[in-house]
Amino acid sequence: MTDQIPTARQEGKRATRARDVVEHLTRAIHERRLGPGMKLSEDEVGEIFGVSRTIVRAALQQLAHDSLVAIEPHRGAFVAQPTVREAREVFEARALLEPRTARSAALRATPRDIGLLKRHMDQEHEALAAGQNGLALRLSGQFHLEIARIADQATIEGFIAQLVSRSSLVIALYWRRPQAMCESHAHHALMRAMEDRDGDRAEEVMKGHLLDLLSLLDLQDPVPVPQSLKEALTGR
Amino acid sequence: MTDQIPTARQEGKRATRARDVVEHLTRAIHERRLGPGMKLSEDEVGEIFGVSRTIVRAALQQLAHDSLVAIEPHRGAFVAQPTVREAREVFEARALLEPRTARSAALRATPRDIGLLKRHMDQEHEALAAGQNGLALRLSGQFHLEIARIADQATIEGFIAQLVSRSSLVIALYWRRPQAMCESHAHHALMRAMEDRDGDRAEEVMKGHLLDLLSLLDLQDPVPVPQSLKEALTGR
DNA sequence: GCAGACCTGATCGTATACAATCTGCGATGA
DNA sequence: TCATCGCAGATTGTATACGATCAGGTCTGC
Repeated sequence: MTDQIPTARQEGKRATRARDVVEHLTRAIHERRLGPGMKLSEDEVGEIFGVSRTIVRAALQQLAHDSLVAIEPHRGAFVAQPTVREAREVFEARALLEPRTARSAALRATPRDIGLLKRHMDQEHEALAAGQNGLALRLSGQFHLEIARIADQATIEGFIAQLVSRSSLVIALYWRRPQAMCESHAHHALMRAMEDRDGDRAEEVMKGHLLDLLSLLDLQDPVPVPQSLKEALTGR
Repeated sequence: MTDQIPTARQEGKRATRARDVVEHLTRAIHERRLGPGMKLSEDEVGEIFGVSRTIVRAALQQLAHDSLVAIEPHRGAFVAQPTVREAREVFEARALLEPRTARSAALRATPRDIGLLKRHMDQEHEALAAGQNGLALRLSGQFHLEIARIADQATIEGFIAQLVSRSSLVIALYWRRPQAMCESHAHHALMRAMEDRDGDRAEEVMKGHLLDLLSLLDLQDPVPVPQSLKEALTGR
């Protein structure tokens, strides 16, 4: 109760605070402040956010449903540690969903959409230039989500959102290169294809992009980085 | 507390009873004992299953995450009523996922898998012959799930499971023909393609099968069938 | 007679309390 | 010294209690 997160969005639409906790935790995972295997104690999380365990439990169960955290009965919740097999599955699923979605997006994109994508990519570059790798990684994932949104397929967008989230964990565990994102080129090429309304090219670029990502993963387990939970959540 | 469901599987692996409630409700929806729009009062569900609202809430939130129920704040939980747009999205997503999954399954299927599929299809026929349309519908959905399982893609299997579930609701709302399942032929053809290890044919058959289903939907809203909750859940 | 405000009953959102279970440490004996 | 047993603390699973919010009906004033 001493120092808690600034209540997130108090102008929020709904009173349900579980959503806030989910958002904070998800963002922390995306930015790699929360690493795979880290324990998420209900009491601890509840104190940090200033909510009771009821809320925390709901949030954790929701995250577990997206395979972002693993709940072990009578043991607790932990940030998920995708196995090699799961890592492969995630990218195979993305390879199945995203190329065709990129095609649809390219065919449907309005000039406004293109503008938003450009702004998004600028932010990505800024974060990268500023050395904020965590932020850059999260923005990079959001780029893929934006494309699904442009394709106007809410259901598929939900699936991709889940897969992008899990990809963060996969990258945290299996990424070799210290240089975080060399993939800006791919995003740029994708955007140009969409600008040209070239569905074929967009699909092909996305396919290659995902294959690149997968090929850059080393399917051995590097050391996880268990750090303090509180520091990860409060230390912006 | 007077008459409650027989506690489902008491040999179950885990103590979490929320999973039981989810399973029961899901099955009820699949078999169309619970129709779109039906209210799921927390107290009522809790009494029927002999659990507290805590459990019921967890179950309902899980179902909401799969878009099987819609939770309206301060109003309650209702069996979802997919809009025309959602209906289309569900089948578009299935068309994206299932054909390629069927191809993988055909290439990986063992004789044991084929045997299980055959038995499954027999059950489907039996249910249909016995006039148990609800059961037949559920088994028909499980057939698709079995294929994803054979393809050995747990992640994609999860997505398909969700889509198949939602398809039940879509069918309940937008199906015209009184004859429930004329699609047994498609399942049969699919199985033969898998028996022949013919990935191309399996993919093609699945694609056509899903297009058939979509074309049989009439995207106008027929009357929903609101009935008693308790009767739907206890009256096996 | 009708429209709008008020009240009431019911239902949900959240917090807290209690019971069940697990983990870790220390005592005990070989 | 090492392995095993048992207890204490901590953490999770579930139930219940209380406050907040909303839908529907009733009553009053025009």
